[in-house]
Amino acid sequence: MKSKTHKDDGVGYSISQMCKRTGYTADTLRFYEKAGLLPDVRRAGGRRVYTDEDYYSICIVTCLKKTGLPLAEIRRYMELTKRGERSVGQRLELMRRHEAEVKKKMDVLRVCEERIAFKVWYYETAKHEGLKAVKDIDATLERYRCETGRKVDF
Amino acid sequence: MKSKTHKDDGVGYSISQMCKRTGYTADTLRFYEKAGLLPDVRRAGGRRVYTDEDYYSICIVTCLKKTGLPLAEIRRYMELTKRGERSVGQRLELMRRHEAEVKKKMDVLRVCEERIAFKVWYYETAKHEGLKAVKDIDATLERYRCETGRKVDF
DNA sequence: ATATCACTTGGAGTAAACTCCAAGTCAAGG
DNA sequence: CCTTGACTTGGAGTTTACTCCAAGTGATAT
Repeated sequence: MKSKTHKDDGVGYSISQMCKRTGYTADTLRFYEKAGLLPDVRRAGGRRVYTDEDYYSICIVTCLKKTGLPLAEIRRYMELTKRGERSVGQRLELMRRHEAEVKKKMDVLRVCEERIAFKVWYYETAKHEGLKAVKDIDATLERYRCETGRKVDF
Repeated sequence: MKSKTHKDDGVGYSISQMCKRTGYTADTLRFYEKAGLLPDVRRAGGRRVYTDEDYYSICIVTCLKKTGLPLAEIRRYMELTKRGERSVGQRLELMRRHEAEVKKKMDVLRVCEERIAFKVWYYETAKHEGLKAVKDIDATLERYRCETGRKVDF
């Protein structure tokens, strides 16, 4: 005999289970739902019951978020998803644009990382030989190039 | 004869010149100074006069900011810088820690970018063949692997 | 001399993304 | 029946990083 309580209907997770699975707090999951970042989550007796589908949606959201897509854009994406087949073109557009953004971001990070690596080397040298040993910027950059084979542009 | 006005003392930039050079707004530069992210900028007749030194400081700040170091940490770094030689060890520490963070961030971005690339392929395929052609997740992932030689882990 | 213009200050306001809280509900165990 | 505990809601508060504003100053152009 089928039960209507969420405990018994076989598949579905409570909010606390979803928190464990995703690493989000319950407040954040509720906030995301309110903000339209998740497909409408089913209720049983007033409580949220998450499906595996919901979990995958959350994963995409996480991925988009980690790569810096603002919540408003994620929301837009989710709204497109709900509109089904006819929004595929727009979703493709959105993903392509975001992919380009992510690549740009990675390039920026790469360049900055090089400069930070130089700073690490700089302070290592300064720690051993004193700050005066690295006072002359041009000479220090040249020395860095020689010692590490890497260059850094100012 | 030496003048005391900032226009005549040879080296130094006004805030608007610095804005052009760095891309920041005047408000942001003032905000950064107030927040302790820059060494104390010299004044001439009440106006800020930026040096090349200041410019380099701003560049470092930009670099740290772009890689996600919060302003509070940047402020701490700048305070260490002002303490001279005896803070070199701490500055090294800070830079090393941040470099590790940046590397972690790049790894995350790489993984997410792979998933987004898959989504792009997914919607390209869906656009040509309809959403039903990519309905089965496992089959679609396999097809993606075959067609692109790339894998994506869920 | 006066108007213009870039600058000054302190402080208030904004946007994004949570994060916390109070008050209430609901099912299960003792 | 009563308590417990995980959940519900709406709404207020927080943090970060700016961004804007009003009122004022000081040098230069007409």
